[in-house]
This record gives sequence, C-alpha cells and structure tokens, in this order.
Amino acid sequence: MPENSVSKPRTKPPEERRDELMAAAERLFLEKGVEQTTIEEITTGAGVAKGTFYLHFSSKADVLQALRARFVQAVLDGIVAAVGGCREEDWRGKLAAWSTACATGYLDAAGLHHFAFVAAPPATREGLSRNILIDHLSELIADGAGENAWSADDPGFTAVFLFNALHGVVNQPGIAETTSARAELLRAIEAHFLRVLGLRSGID
Amino acid sequence: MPENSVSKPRTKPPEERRDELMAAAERLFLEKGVEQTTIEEITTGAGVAKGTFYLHFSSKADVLQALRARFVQAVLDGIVAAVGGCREEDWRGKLAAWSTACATGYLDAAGLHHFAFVAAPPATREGLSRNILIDHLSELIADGAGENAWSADDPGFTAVFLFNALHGVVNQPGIAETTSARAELLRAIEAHFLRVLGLRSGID
Amino acid sequence: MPENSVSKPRTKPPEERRDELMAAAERLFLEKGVEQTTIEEITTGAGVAKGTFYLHFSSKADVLQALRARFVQAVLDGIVAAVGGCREEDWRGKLAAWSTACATGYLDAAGLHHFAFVAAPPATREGLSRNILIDHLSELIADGAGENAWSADDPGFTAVFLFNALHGVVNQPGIAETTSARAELLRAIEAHFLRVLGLRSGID
Amino acid sequence: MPENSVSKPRTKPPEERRDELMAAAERLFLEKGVEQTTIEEITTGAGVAKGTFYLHFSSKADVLQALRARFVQAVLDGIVAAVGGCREEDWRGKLAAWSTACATGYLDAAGLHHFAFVAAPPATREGLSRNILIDHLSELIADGAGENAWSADDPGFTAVFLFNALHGVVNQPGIAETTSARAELLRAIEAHFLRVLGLRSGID
DNA sequence: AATGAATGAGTATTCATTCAT
DNA sequence: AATGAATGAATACTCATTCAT
Repeated sequence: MPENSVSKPRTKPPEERRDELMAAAERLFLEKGVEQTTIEEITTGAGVAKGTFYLHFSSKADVLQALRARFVQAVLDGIVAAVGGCREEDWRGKLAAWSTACATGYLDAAGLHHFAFVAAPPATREGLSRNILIDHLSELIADGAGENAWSADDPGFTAVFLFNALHGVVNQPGIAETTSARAELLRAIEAHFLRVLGLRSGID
Repeated sequence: MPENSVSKPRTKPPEERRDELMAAAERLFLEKGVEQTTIEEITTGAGVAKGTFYLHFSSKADVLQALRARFVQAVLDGIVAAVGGCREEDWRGKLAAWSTACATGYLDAAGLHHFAFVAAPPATREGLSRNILIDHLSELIADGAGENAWSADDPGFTAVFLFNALHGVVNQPGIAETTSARAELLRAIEAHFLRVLGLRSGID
Repeated sequence: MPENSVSKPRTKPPEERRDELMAAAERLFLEKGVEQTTIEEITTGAGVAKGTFYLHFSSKADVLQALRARFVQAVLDGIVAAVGGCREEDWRGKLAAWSTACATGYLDAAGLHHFAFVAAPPATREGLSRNILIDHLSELIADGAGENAWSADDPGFTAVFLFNALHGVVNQPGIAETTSARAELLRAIEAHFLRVLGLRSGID
Repeated sequence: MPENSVSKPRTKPPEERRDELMAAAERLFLEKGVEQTTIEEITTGAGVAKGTFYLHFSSKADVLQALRARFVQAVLDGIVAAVGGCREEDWRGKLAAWSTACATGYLDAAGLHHFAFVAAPPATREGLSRNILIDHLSELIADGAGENAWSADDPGFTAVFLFNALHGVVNQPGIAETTSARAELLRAIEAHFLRVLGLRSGID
C-alpha cells in the first residue's frame, strides 16, 4: 500500500533535528529569557513532539550549554582568523584585531552572549550598564577631563568599560582570599584604571 | 511573678522584621542562589511564619531588589567617602580612590554583588572569569609581553579585565544599532584595549 | 494631661460600628462579589482595624446573613404596609400590592438581593424556596382562596412559583434603569401575578 | 503469554478522559458544592494525576461551564423533542409539553441545575435571565401569540418569568421524591404555565 | 473597645520528565 | 526515531482568624 511513499519522512537525520531544536531554543531564549522558556515551547518551535527533545538533549541546561559552546567557538574562530591575518611581529595589530573580532562576534550574535555567560534577570538587564556607581564614575571621569587631568572622549563609555572590568576581576571565585592577594588585586585594579585614562601607574 | 518580664514579644517593629527577613534572604541567596531559594526557606531562616514575608515584601524579586539597592548604596557611600578624602585637584588620586573603594566594597560583600547585578546560574559562575576566549586573550597578552610589545605583570588578570570590560560595553541595550554607532563602538573598544596595554591608540 | 480631650473617641457605640461594617460589606459585596471581598477590605472600608471585625461578627458568612435578614425584613415591612393599605375584602388589590411592593423592595436594593439569596450556596440552598417573604405570600394566597377570591390548590407551591418568577424578572441586569421602564416592569409583574391566580389583569 | 492483552492502557482518548473528569466534577460539585471542591479531589475522583486535569480544562470555572453547557443542551434537546411531538396547531399542548419536558430535565439532573445556574457568580450572572432555554420558550410564546393561541405583550418577559418560576419550584429540596409527588409537581407546573398565558388548565 | 502584627493551613497551577505505542 | 498523554513534585501566594498590647 504505497499510499504516500513520497510523503516527507517523519524522521530526519539526528544532526538536523538537533540543529532545529537548538535554533528554536536560541530564538526563544533570546526573546523571553532562558528561565521563561519551556521545553514544550522549544519543541513546538522546532515542529516536533515534546518527547523528541529528550532524544537529543538531556535537559534545558544541556541545550543552553550546547548553544554556549557553539557561540563561543564561533567567536573564537573569528578571533583566530583576524589575529592570524596580522604580521607576526605586529602585536598592536593583533591586540586591535582581537578586540574588534571579539566585539564583532558578540554584536553579531545579537544578545546571545548575554545568556551565554550570564543568566538574564529581566529586571537587571541594565544592571551592568546603568547604575548609580557607573553614573558616579562617569561624572568623575568627565570632571577630570574637564580639568585636563586626562583625556576622555566619552566618559560614559569609559565608565561602563571600567565598571565591568572591575566587576569581572573582583568576581573571580577564590580571588582575594588572603590579605596579600587582596592588596595585590586592588593594586592591579588601580593600575589598570590609571592606564585606561592614560596615566602611568604610581609604581612605574 | 516577673518570670518573663523581658519575654520576647511576638511582634516586633516592622523595620526590624524587615531587616531580619533581608538578612535571611541574603544568606540563602549567597548559599544556594536566588532561583534555588524558597520563600519558605527565607521565613524559616528569619524565624517567622510564611505569611509574614508578604507583610514586608511582595515577592522574591522584591527582596532581591531591596538587597540590591542596599548593597549599591553602601558601596557608593564608601566611594564617596574615599574620593572625598582626596585633595580637590588630585584627580589621579580620586580615580585611584574610586577603583579601590569600589573594589573594596565588592570584596567586602563577599559575593553579594554577584546577584546584585546578575543572576547566579551556578553552572556559569565562572563564565566571565574563565573561558576559552579569556584564555586566548591571556595568551596573546603574554606572548606580546614576551616580545616586549608591551608590559603585562599578570596577563591572566588583564585578560579577565579586558574581557569583562568588552562584554559590558557591548552588552548595553540599544548600543550599535546603526552602522556608524557600531563602527564608533568598535573604535572605542580598540582604543581602550590599547591603552590598557600602555599603547597609544592609533589616532593619537 | 488633657492634650486632646476633644479628639474623636476611637470607640463608638457597638451598634454604630456594626452598622458601618455592614454598610462597607454591602457596598463591597455588590461591587465585587461576596467571594471576592476580604475581611480586610471590609474593615478598611469601615475605617477600623482588622480585629475589630471579629468584635461584631464571627465570620464573613455572619455579616452576609445579617445583611440578608435586614434586607428581607425591610422588603417584608414594605409589603405589609402596602397590603395593609387595601380594603379588607380587596383581595385582588392585596395581591397586586404584594407584587408591586416586593418588586419595589428588590429594585430599590439594586442588586443586593442577588447575593442575599443566590450567592451563598450552602446556607441559602433554601433561600428561594423557604423564607419569610414566601411564607407571607403563601398565607395571602391561602387567605384569598379561603374567601373565594381565587382558587389555589396549593398556596405554598404557587407562592414559591411566583416568588421565584418575580425574583428572576427583577434580577435581570439593566432592567428598570429608567422610571418608565420600571413602571412598565411593575405593571407586567402585577399582571402576571393576577393571571397566575386566574384573575384578569386590571387593564383587560 | 497473553496475560494482559486487554491491559488497560494508561492513555485514553481525550474525549473519554474529559468525560471522566466531568463526571467526577459533577458528582463532587453536587455532593459538597463547587467552592468546596478541589481540583485534586476531581482528579482523584477520576483516577488520574493532578496535572491531567489541566490537559482538558483550564480551571475549575472551565469544567463548571462545560457541565453547564452540557446540562442545558440536554434539557433543550428533551424540550425540542417533546414540543415537536405536538400537532402543529396545538399551542396549548406545546406549552404544556415545554413545561413538563423542562421540569423533567431539571428533576432528572437531580440538583445539577443548582450549581449550573446559581452557584457560579460572574459568568452566570445572566444565567437565569438569558440562556437558550429562555430563548426557546420566548420564541414559543411569541409564535403562539402570533397565532392568537394566547396573548403576550412581552414574550421575553413572560419567558423569564416562567423559567424562573419553574426553576424555583423544581429546585425545592426534597420535592418530587416519590413518583406521585413528581407527577403532582409536573401537573401543577403545567397548570401554572397555562394560567400565565391566560389558558384554563386542562382539569378545570 | 480597638489594634494590627503574626500565623499557617489551604490550593491552584506549572512543567520537566517518562514511557507505552 | 517519534509521539504526546500522563505524571506528580514543587511553590508562590492568600486570607480568615488569633491575641498580646
């Protein structure tokens, strides 16, 4: 009974199904956040039944990590290519290439990086780019620039840049567990802050 | 029969109860994450009944935001005091004071800042301080330092610093919506990267 | 220390407090339904503290039943007065007066009857088949039958029949919003009452 | 080893599950009231897990309305069949058939009508003044009036009047418990219906 | 009489995961 | 490989009622 022998087969190569599920998950995670997305929405989005999800992933965290790995690898590939295009001895060029390629990879992912590394608490989506600490720092930078203590084209940008940098280094697990490690950390932060503003660090 | 003349009154001033609830919530959020903490655990931790929670907060998000506000304000107070201790014209000192006071505030809070701005997905706790992109950048910085292209006391630190800085500026909502804004963003990131390594940016 | 000797006394005569609570409850029950109204809303509406409610009523069902009793009594009073105004032998007039007075009482209560009889399941399961209004009507029908004013095999049945009919037509949302619609409604009810007792309506 | 070739499949056709859930809900609503019945009790009663309820209904109000719709439709079907059995010009017979069929439908439902119309506040506020049974009765009255079988100034009003009257008398606890009481009740309802339309009841 | 902080039992609803087909 | 009905643990939130002051 070859009634529908050419009907589209319900079964697809695993690779393809997996990709479709990841695509659906990525879109939903971006749209409404990881926490707010249900497995059922992912399978509906991918056009398969609920149970099919578990044929390819073991949990929501599993897709998330697959997405993460894919994203990071893609950015890294871009960086490697860009940096590789520089002359061997052009270190400044390499550094510039690194920053640009990394930022480009992020921007192209349009928000994917947000949940790639961090969870997205809607209420705090702006927490690291807009808060009273950043405002305060921004003002300080602008004031100093006004007094020619340093130059700063865009104090707001530099403030976000520095605040996140600080937040990141301070947030490393296990950092500053001893008094001396802490002192060293603070010294390093300070030196980097000064450098960003074009000042030599005190020790040099 | 003054058996219990100082017997603990079941009812306390609202202020005090609220603080106890916040303290219990903070401890639990730190210990097991915001998501993993139950309202009931908070009230049990504060030694009150479940319903009492709702006499002071409307939801878990509500306590979280109260905690956040308190933390940020405390850090800001420390910064203001530190910066205020500098001579009016000592801009370098002010900047150094800012970085140190802010970092100190964070470190003293012992992890509180983590959920203050970001949600804490256990699996990704290290996402922003340890990943292949940071490793790659760290290596690049170390290599360049080895070739005297720049100096870097601690390439790993600088890599985390720069990676988070980049992540932060790139993650600003609405940034880089136009082509020119994007170009400008990339240029600014590059310039800041170069400065951190002690290089003049190309334009200067 | 007569600091505020003329300040309004917190305590009022029980009667008055009770009335205020009933008034608040009635308003809220009408506005948002019995089920949807909380004790706290009632006390807030009456301008007293939560605990005060329990000084006057034992539960929400208790106020409801007090409201019910008051409403039914008021309607009955109106009926008795109206019927009493008829000549002793004017049975048709008495029946017409009964229907009009009862309907008027209902309409004036503007929806109160809805929850007075309907919206309280267990306690009122018998509300529409056994109450003092039905008893009164039943008696009137029996008396009239005894005087051969009309025939009624089962006055109790007919009373329940008529009472429910009246309740139903009067309870139609939006009915009797204008004066003329109201007059027309009363006329129609009266005519139907007379017909049920086998009397020609006045107009015919 | 055909030990259980007819083993009960855990999964059943949706239709069947839905019916089982409705049956359990109906029984419980009747036994202890809508308000007092828990979703969990319904699922336990239907022999399924709690979550299964939400596969078929969105809330308790949802089952209630499904029950209501089913009940009303069943009564209407009975009425249509009964009325359809009358000769075209036998208006008195049609009206009598209507009252008897409707009352019978109600009595057979043994209390279901109570919560079908009464015990469900918001959505059913109009239940007793606007439903398909009333519409059907209204049409019958209008048609009969058009044929001069009786006079009716406002068929819609009379329909609401009669429907509520019938609903009330039928809803009396303990009524029609014996076959003869039931016959007597039906006879009385019919007689009152005829009287309202100005017809002499058959017996007289 | 009045207060209002505290209580905690009671329940609806969600959703990841399983498994028989 | 795929399905989707069924599961049931997990939890936030409400609100009537109490009681120490």
